[in-house]
Formats: sequence, C-alpha cells, structure tokens
Amino acid sequence: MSDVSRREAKKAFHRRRILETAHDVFFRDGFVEANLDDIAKGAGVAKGTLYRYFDSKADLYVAVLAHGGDIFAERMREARAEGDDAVDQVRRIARFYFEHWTANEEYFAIFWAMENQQVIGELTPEAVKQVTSLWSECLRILADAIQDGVEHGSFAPCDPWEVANIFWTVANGLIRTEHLGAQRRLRRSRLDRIFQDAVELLLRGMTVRTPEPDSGPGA
Amino acid sequence: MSDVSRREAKKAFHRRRILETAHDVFFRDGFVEANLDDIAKGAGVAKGTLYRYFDSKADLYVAVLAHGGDIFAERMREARAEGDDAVDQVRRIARFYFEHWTANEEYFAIFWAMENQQVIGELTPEAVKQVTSLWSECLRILADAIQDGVEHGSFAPCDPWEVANIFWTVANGLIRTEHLGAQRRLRRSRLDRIFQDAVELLLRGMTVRTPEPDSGPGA
Amino acid sequence: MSDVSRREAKKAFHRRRILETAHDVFFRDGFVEANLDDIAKGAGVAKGTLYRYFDSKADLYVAVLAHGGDIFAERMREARAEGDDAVDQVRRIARFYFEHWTANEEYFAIFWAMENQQVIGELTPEAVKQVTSLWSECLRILADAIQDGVEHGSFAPCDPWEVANIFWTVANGLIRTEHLGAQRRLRRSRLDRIFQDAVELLLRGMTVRTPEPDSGPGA
Amino acid sequence: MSDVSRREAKKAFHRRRILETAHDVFFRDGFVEANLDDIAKGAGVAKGTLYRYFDSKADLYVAVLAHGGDIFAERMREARAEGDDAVDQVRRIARFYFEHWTANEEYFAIFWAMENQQVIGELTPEAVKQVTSLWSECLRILADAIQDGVEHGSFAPCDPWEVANIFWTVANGLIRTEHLGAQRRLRRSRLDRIFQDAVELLLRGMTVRTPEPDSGPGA
DNA sequence: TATGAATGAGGATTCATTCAT
DNA sequence: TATGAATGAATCCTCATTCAT
Repeated sequence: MSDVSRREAKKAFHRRRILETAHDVFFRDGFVEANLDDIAKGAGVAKGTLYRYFDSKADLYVAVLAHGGDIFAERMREARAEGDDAVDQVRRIARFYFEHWTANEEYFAIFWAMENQQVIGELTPEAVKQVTSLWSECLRILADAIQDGVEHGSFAPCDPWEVANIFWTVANGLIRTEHLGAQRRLRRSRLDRIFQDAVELLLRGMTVRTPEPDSGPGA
Repeated sequence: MSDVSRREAKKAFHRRRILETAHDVFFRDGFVEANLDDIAKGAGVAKGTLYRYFDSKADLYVAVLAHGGDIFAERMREARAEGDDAVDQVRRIARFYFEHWTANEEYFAIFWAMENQQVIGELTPEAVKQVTSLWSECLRILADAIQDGVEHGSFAPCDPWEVANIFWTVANGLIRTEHLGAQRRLRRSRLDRIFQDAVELLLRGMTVRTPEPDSGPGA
Repeated sequence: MSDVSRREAKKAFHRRRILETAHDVFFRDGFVEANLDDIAKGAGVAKGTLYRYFDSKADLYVAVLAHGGDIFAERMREARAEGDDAVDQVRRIARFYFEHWTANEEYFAIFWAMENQQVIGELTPEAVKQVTSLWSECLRILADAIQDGVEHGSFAPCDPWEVANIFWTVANGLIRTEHLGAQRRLRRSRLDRIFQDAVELLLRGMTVRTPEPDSGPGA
Repeated sequence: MSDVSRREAKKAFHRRRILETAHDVFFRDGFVEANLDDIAKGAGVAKGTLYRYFDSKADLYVAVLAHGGDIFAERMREARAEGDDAVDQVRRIARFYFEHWTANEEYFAIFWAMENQQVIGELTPEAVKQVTSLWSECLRILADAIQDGVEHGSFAPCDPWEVANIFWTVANGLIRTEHLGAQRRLRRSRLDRIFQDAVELLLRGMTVRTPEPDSGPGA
C-alpha cells in the first residue's frame, strides 16, 4: 500500500515536473521549435519517459494549455461576482483579464501560439475542442455580464455575444501586439494606459443610445 | 533584342510563378512547415532555381509579403480620400480593410504568421523592418484621419495613434478569430455584421457627446 | 548490472565501429569528400546515430586523429629510452617514426590532410590545438635527445628545436612524397633505403667534426 | 583579318584573366572550396564562358599550375649556371627555390594543394603527369649539380637523385610548415635562418667522407 | 563565341518516436 | 515503470555542369 501510494506520488511528481518544464520550453521556443530533449532534461526524466505520460508532443502541448486554463475561468467568474452593476462587472472582468495575462505573460504566448495553424494541424479535433472550450467559457461569462447590463438599462441594446467578442478581441489584440512588439517583455505602464482607454472607449460606445430623433412617420 | 526580352519575360514568369506558389504553400503550411520542394515543384522549376531568385526561404517569405503589401497602403490612402468627413473616412478605411482581407484571406494568414516569433527569428532585421513598416504606414493613415476628426470636432479629444491602434486591433482580431475559428474559411456574412457593429461601436465611443445633463425628457 | 554493462559494451562497440569506419573513409576520400552516409553504413548504424557519439563531422574527424595519436608519443618516448647514447636515440626515434607510419599509412594521410586549410577551417580552435599538440609533443622528444647529444659532445652545437624540426620535416616529407607519388601504396623497400640514407646524412651533418686542418695525408 | 586578330586577342585576354582569377581563388579557398562563380565574376566573364576555355574545374586547376610552372624550371637552371662549383650551385639552387616560393607564396599553396588526394582524384592521369613532370624537371637540375659535385670530389659518393630528393623534401617541408603554421603568411626572417641552417646541415652531411678507419681484415 | 538561367544530385544535421533492456 | 540508445525521414542549401538563346 505504502509502496503503491509512493509510486503514485512519484508519478504525480513527474507529471507535474514535465508539465512545468514543457510550459517553459513551449513559451521560450514555440511549439514547432521546442524540442523534447530540452523538456526531458529540464524535467529530470529520460526522453522516453515523456511518452509514458503523454502520447505525443502535441498531446503534451494541449496538456500544458489545459493545466492552467481551468482555474482561469473560475477566477474570472469571481472577478465578475465582485462587481456591483454590469458596467462595474465588465470593468472588473477586463481588469482581471489584463492583470492575469500581464502577470502570466508566458501563458498568453502559449495560448496564442495554439491558434497558429501549425499547432492545430497536429492536434486531434478533440484536443482542439478541449482548449477552445476554455475560451468559450470565458466569453460566456463576459456575455452574461453584458446581457445583464442591457436588461438593466446600463447598456444600449445589443447582441451580448457579439459585443463580448469585440471586447475580447480588443483585449487579446492589445496584449498580443504589445507582447510581440516590445520584444516579448511587456511595458506594463504603457499597455495599462492603452488598455484602460480602450475599455472606456468601448464602454462609452456601449452606453450611447443611438439617437432617436423625432423622425417623421415615413422613416 | 527579342532574345533578351524573351529571356527577361521568362525570368519574370518564373519569378511570378515562384511567388504565387510560395504564397499558396506558406499559406497552407506556415513558414516553418512549408518546404521548398513543394514550392519548387508547384512552380515547375528545380529546387536550385529558387535560389536564383531568392537568397533563402526567409527571403522568399518576405518577398511574398512585400509582393502584395505595397499596394495595400496605397489603396487604403485612396479609400480615405474618397471619404467626406473624418467619420466617413474612418468608415471607408475600415471598410476597405475588411474587404481587402476577406478577399485575400490567405494573405492575412501569412501576415499574421510573420508576427510569430519563429519566423521573425529567421529574418534579418532589415527584412522585418521592411514588412513591419507596411503596417506602420497603414496605422499612420488611420491616425491621420482620426486626428482630422478631432481637429474638426467630429471626435472627442484623444490620442489619435492610440485610438487608431485600438481600431486596428479590433479589425485584425475579428478577422483573425473568425478566420481561425471557422476552419479557415470566413463566413463572410457573419463577419461582415460583427465588423460593422464593432466599427460603429467604436465610432460611437469616439464621437463627441456634449454632456447634456438636462437633456429632454425622452433621454 | 549485467544490463547496464551490456549496454555500455554495445556503446563502446558502436563507438569503435564508427571510429574505425570513419578512419577508413576519411583516409579514402579525405575530409571534405568523405560523407557521413558512407561512414554510417560502414559502421552498421543509422546516420543519426553518429550524432549521438560525435557532434559533427569535424568532431568525428578530430576523434579519429586523437584515437591513435595518444599512443604515438608514448611509443616514441619508449623508442628513445631504448637507445644508448644520443645518436642511437635519434636513430631509434627516426626508426620508430618510419616503422609506425609505414605500418599505419592511412593515419599518416589523415594527419597530413588535417593541415590542409579547409579542414582546419571547420574545426574549433580547441580541436586544432588538441591535434597539433600531439605533434609538438613528438618534436619535444626528439629535441630533447638532440639537446642531450649536444651536451655530451656527440653533436655539434646547434639549436635542438631547429634541428629537430628539420629532421621532422625530412621524415614527414619523404613518407608523404612516397606515399602520394607511389599511388598511395608505399614501396617500402625503396622508402626504407631513402629514409635510412637521409637519417645518416643528417646525423653526419650534425656530428661534431673537430676541424682538423692539418689532418693526416689521407684526408 | 583585323577582325580575326582582334578576336584572337580577345580570346587571349579572356584566357589570361580567367587564369589569373582562378589562381587567386584557388589560393584563397583551395581546390574543393573554390567555386566557379567567384572565378567567373572575378574574370569578368559568364560562368558558361569558363567552359569555352577549360573543360572542367580540375582542368582549369591544372592550367593554373602549368601557367607559371614552365618558367620555374628555366629560372632554376639559370640559378645553377651562375654558380662556380657544385657546392655553390647547390646553394644557389636552394636559394632560388627559397626566394621564389617566399616571393610567390600563393603558388606554393596551390602546388601543395594539388598533392592533396582530393584534387588528384579528379584529374586525368595525363593532367597529373603534366604537373608532376614539372617537379621532376626541377629535381633533375638539382641532381645534376650534385652528380657534378660527386664527380669532382666536392661531395661524398651518393645517389644524386636520392640526395636531391632529400634536399627537395626539406625545402618544401620547411616552407610548408612555416606557411601553414604562421597563419599563411611567412615570417621570412625566421624561415630564412632555418632554411640556411638546414642547407648547411645537409651540405655538411654530404661533404663528410664516411670515415674509413684502418679496419682489420675481418670487418 | 558568349551568355547566364536552369538544373538536380548531394550532404550535413535535427528530432519525434520506438523499443530492447 | 523508466531508461536512453537508436532510428531514419525530412529539409535547406550548394555548385559544377549544361544548353537554349
């Protein structure tokens, strides 16, 4: 029994080490350029051992993504819960998103890289679905908040999913651009300002009522 | 004379064929996975011939980007010129951008791929600069239009570059997301709607709204 | 234990096979023209396996040189030790040198090839040093013997290093010329005679001759 | 007629340019690494044109060797003629040899490179013979001088060819070693001294009469 | 005769994956 | 279960030579 549990513990330990190292290496080199020798060496296991835990390089990659992705949505839900009204909730979600990615820059890079066609090509459809569902979940949280805002009159009527998507896109795009443009090291203060401005710009746009002039009956 | 010109014509033909094939292959496989055998075979030339036209794989890649990139900014400038006021100009720029990329989907993928760190790693700084300057140029056109709008009171005071950047990011992000999410074949109608909405959302956010606290009863 | 040692033995076997085959191939084709396919095939391993043992073609080349080079100086030292006086020692060194190279003709070719600029160009400075130091060591042994002879009056005063160098040059040159001139297969008897004569010629030149101006009538 | 001669002149000019450039390039890069693009460009002709003048790379190489080699033997003959007695003649030949190669270092490298097995492998036996005959011719001149010396009692009895060969070997070896060792730029003063010493050492050895002691009848 | 575009075989090196131990 | 040695397909690039113009 003790033997069994010790063995289990060792396995868990190995799995964790591998995932962590893979994370670093994928971040540093990207999926294609990353090589399993580095990962094995970094994790302190033999190259063959990797295959005891993961079926392939792509499989390991997905595992890395999933590893930290689960808590992401949960945290985002918490962030929303702390907000008072819809506007506040959207701001908090955006804030969390920004804070999270700037604090976990590497992860961001990895997530993005997955969208790159090369990686997707090597993944099974299931794997792709597994990862993308993480994003959908996040989008849903944001869309819910927006929907709330619309229902309570804080936002002008709109398609919440669509607007959530736009929000999302802006956030990702800004972080990504800055991430790549700044030689892969965020200048946080600059990004912070841009990000704030963008959020406010969007919020302004969402709040505006499309002017309903006293249009004549024929309009 | 005829001899020389015929030879020239043949060279031009080859160059064109190579670029076109490279374009397709880079689009299909991405930079890293693309292989020169495919390109050579597709272009109907020997592998060695590629090297008479381009110094390296990376060089060819840059050439593909530059091939169509030059006219891009020019067209965008034209699109702006056709607009009446700043708002109209921004709309037209956005429209052009959207039309162009949906009509040249592959190019979009290639441009984006370049921002991937692996590709950049293999390019000379000059090459990178050559390509990225295309984007800066486009950003400048948009920022100019916004600046105009601010000066003429169409837009609320803002940092034109920053707002242009946000616009840009939204546009790229939406196309990109749709591009990848939809199994790499845009559902144009859906994207069109989202894109329009996003532009209007942003324009609304940018538009001056004289605070009318005591606005009429209908507000 | 048995497992580990058997694996070790196999590795040693592979390494040996690779070195031996590389030796033959480098001898047959020279460094530049030799190709790793041949070596791998000859050694009965896959091409990739070569890289588990040696970092590069150049590295393998150096290993081939070093493989047999170490014992060379040692043997030469022994040869010297067997001599009675300085003259005898020099003769024995020369003899050993001759015997060794004619018995290991291929090695000779490889050593010489290394001095060719192309090969050196691909080696790291350390590698070059590693190999050339072998030669210096040999030169030192010879120079020591000569120095001894000078001190004991067997040889006329001279710069031992310089004379050792001359000896060396003659020896190498003769073997080399014969080696190449005779379609790469030494006619040993002929070379033996020339070599002997050359050694005696040099020894005669080195030998002290007290100027005997009034030498007897027979001079 | 004028046309014909002008054409002839042009051909001669091209041939000369090609040879000169090939000379430089072969010196700089060695036979294997030299490439015809460089030679063609340097000579100001098209690559294809090279093949109007020479059948192959190897052929061009041999032509380069022969180009300057003819005058070499002639000059050496003159050098000998200026000497008074055999010893003087040998000294003058050696001197000339030394002066010539240190003044035409590049040529030396090329000649030596030819002895490299790779080059020989690509040459026709005729070509090899053509080049090696140059060396034989030079050896003959030296052997003749030695023969003279033996006949006139200046030198101890010996096989003139053999001794000439030794002389030759020493000379080549010293220049070569210095040439390669000194990063391909001769330290002339040092080499000069060594060379002188070597020549005198050999001359001393050649002059010595093997002592014929009053050996007893049984010896 | 001269050109230079085209060729394509050839070669060093990498690395995900397998499998005997 | 873990190892790590072995694999071999895959790929970019070079360059002597050819040949249509």
